[in-house]
Amino acid sequence: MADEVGLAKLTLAALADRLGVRQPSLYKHIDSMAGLQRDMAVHAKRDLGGVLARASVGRSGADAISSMSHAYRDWARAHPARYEASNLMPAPGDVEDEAVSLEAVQLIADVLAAYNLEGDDAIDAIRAFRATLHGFVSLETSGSFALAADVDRSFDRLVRGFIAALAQWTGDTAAS
Amino acid sequence: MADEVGLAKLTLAALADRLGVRQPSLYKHIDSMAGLQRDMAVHAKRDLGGVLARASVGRSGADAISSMSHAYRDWARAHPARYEASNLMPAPGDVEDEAVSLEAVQLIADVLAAYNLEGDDAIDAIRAFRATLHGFVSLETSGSFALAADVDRSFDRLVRGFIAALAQWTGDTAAS
DNA sequence: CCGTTTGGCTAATGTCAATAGCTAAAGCTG
DNA sequence: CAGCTTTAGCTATTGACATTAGCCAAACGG
Repeated sequence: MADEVGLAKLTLAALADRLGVRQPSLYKHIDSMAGLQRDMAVHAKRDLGGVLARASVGRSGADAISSMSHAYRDWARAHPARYEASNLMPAPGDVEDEAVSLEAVQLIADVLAAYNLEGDDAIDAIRAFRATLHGFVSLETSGSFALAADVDRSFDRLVRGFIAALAQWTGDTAAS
Repeated sequence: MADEVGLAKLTLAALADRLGVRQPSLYKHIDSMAGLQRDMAVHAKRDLGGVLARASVGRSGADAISSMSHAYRDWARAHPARYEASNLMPAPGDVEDEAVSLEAVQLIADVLAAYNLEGDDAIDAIRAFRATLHGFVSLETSGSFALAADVDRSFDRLVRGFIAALAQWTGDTAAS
């Protein structure tokens, strides 16, 4: 239900209303507002992780990257509030949240593995991939792409551009 | 002062406290919470716009892109709450906000002009550039880059990658 | 010097998260 | 089956916050 109103506007009062229940009753099921958001975050990360895993199965290299990218964007657009929640950082010491967060990053690492990047090169590539996807999706869902131009096409172009950049990742540093 | 506590936690009560004033007194200077955030957004966009303009003056091509990118990230890290505010969309009909938002995008368009992109190609590139910068900065400031690897280096690598992608922007679509 | 603007104030309201303490039904357990 | 326990709801209350109404005094301009 959260996706309908936006994560920020998901109020316990409204939620209780929707469930036909008084709002203190919710505390029999959740810990606090923060706890609810954490739970949503864990759920969302697991869900997104599953989608990404499914998108990359049986593919590799540029094909896998492209497929995963589109799956990422599609999922985010279908569930904007869940997407927001999926970007919340785990609280330090929250083992479950940390684990599921790590899994998602691991999926990205796996899909980039075909490029044989080592050590920091690999980390740079993972960060770049995450930044590319998150940046686009975040701007898109916040309505920052005002112009009429086709957004699907822009995203496709961006993904292709990232793949092209990846191909010459190693040694990039030297070539100023 | 907002950068100290984070945009979300900037409460009118706390603000009044900091100013040594009772909180209803604030309404003599602002319209509402939403109005305050709008004002901060306009301010932030103007400020960021100025920084970006200064970073690109006298440069062109890859040099200008790199300089602007680093200025963008530096500014965002120095003023995290202002950065958040700068990403708020203008309300429809808010002429001033719309104008200053457009100016910032225009700066990016100008710096990409050296690549002679036309029409939708240019729009795609602008969107890609914004996504790249925002994605990285947003993940970084939210603490999503947990690993020890040098973040400066990752950003540099990302910017180089974007520039490389730009160089082969046109015709990208054809080459699957 | 007087009216007006400016910028503060108290008092009050409404929304929300959160806590305490009560109660009835459901589910076990011997 | 009888009795204890867990579960899941409830009312009442508190405290933080945004917001509005209405009051007042100092500063300011003709």
